Amino acid sequence: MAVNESRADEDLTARARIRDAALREFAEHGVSGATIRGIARAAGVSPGLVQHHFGSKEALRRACDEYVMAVIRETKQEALKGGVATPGFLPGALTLALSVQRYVARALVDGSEAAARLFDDAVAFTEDIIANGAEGLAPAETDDPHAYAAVMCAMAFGSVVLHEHLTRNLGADPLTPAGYPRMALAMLDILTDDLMDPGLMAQARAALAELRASAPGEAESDPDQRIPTSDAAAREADSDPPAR
Amino acid sequence: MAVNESRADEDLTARARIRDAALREFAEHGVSGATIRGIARAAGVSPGLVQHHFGSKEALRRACDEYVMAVIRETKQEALKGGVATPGFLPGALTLALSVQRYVARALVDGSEAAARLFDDAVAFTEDIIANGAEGLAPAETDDPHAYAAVMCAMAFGSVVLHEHLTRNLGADPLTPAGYPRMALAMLDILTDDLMDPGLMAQARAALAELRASAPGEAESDPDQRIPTSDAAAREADSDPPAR
DNA sequence: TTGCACATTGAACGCTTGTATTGCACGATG
DNA sequence: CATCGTGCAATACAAGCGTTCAATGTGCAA
Repeated sequence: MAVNESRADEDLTARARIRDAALREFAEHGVSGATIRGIARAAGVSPGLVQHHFGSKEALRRACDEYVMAVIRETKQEALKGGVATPGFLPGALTLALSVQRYVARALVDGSEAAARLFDDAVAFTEDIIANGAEGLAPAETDDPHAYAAVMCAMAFGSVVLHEHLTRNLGADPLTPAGYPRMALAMLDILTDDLMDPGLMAQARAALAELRASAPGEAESDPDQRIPTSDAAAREADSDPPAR
Repeated sequence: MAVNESRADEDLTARARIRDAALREFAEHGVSGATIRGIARAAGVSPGLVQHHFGSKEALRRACDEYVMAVIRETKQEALKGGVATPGFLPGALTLALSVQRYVARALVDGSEAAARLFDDAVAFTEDIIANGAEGLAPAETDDPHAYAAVMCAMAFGSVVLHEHLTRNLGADPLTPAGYPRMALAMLDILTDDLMDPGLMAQARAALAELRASAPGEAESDPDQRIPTSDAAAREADSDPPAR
């Protein structure tokens, strides 16, 4: 796990080594799960030095956020300048470093404000593309472009956030050159083929539209629903596949 | 936040109240972020009672896992029995309680073994459907059905895991009756329409296939890549949209 | 060489954590 | 009535946490 600090790490300043170690520890254990002592150990420095360079754990986390966002910004601009052929919503994130992507994956579920901004920017970017089209991309056929873009981003980022589970199922981490192509090809298949026949599709749409009409407003209304209080549900029954 | 323990909670045994509170706290703060004292406070009991009923924090977490999986199993069987028209990979999870879904979302990124099993079972379920088809569902056109199913599940679960960001973008939590239809409709749009024209699609496929051929084996090979050591990347530049 | 600023360490402090223990009220059982 | 198991609270404790601080090493300017 934390074995590969050797050759290349010698070249980095202690501050950079701490930041890199924090990237890994935050990504692996979450913000509250990671400890300053653990980060210091991973970086090969004393806990005091972490404090000296970053002031506090929260400040260290903010520094990680800013660094990661800067790296992503740079990568994106390079990609836009180079004009990659693949559409914007499909992660060209391959060239992004593993640790950066893993950090983003954690930050997205760990309540990072920077990650939230990143997500929202991606939604805006995607919305622009699907509204105006782009080279090879037709404008999307939808009457709710914002939701279209948001859900598309959620699905794309979702594959990053759940990369651990994709790794287990695919045999290689999709955030890695060895695993990415297989995931991306499958994603293209999914986006391409028409799984549902028109009848079922229309039926599903109608049901959802009706549900939407009957549901309360658009703002959040039912702040919490009770969970079924069947305590007896705790008996065991393992042999069947409980798939969503 | 933790305001809605009132009427209905009086009816539950203390053990059930603790479990429900743990569901919420674990989901909100993660396993290491949640504290036994916090859970006890949310449940309106003393910390000692949590210990008395569940033995340890880890055991409490396992109990939550088992409870949630049992609820999901029940819900799924009811759904199968009732024969919902919507396809299996689209969350009919609407009927599932909010707290259960939020807990699963956290568990999927928090290293829960039970959540991993849930994911894998969902992949197997989906793979069966896309291989054999189902009422209204044609078998999927792909030469990698396993990856197809895995990525599809990742995208579906991804929308659950990132529900916080969808909430912010859509104005209502998609795990809620008020927010679900809009998300589901957008998902149908995405799955339906052909965003990329055939030329670009073929081009992307070819590029990915080539990348796959040139990449090392199928097992993970490049365990870590260095991150760009541009420390100067930390300067500020906010006005451009860093999407993705 | 002297001096100063900075990098780095290691010990220490106060606090929160998970857990163990003790004690008490109370309803069922004999 | 005695007693015992159980639900529950209160307290205690060791470990680990984030943070502070004084001391030491190190390289550059004067």
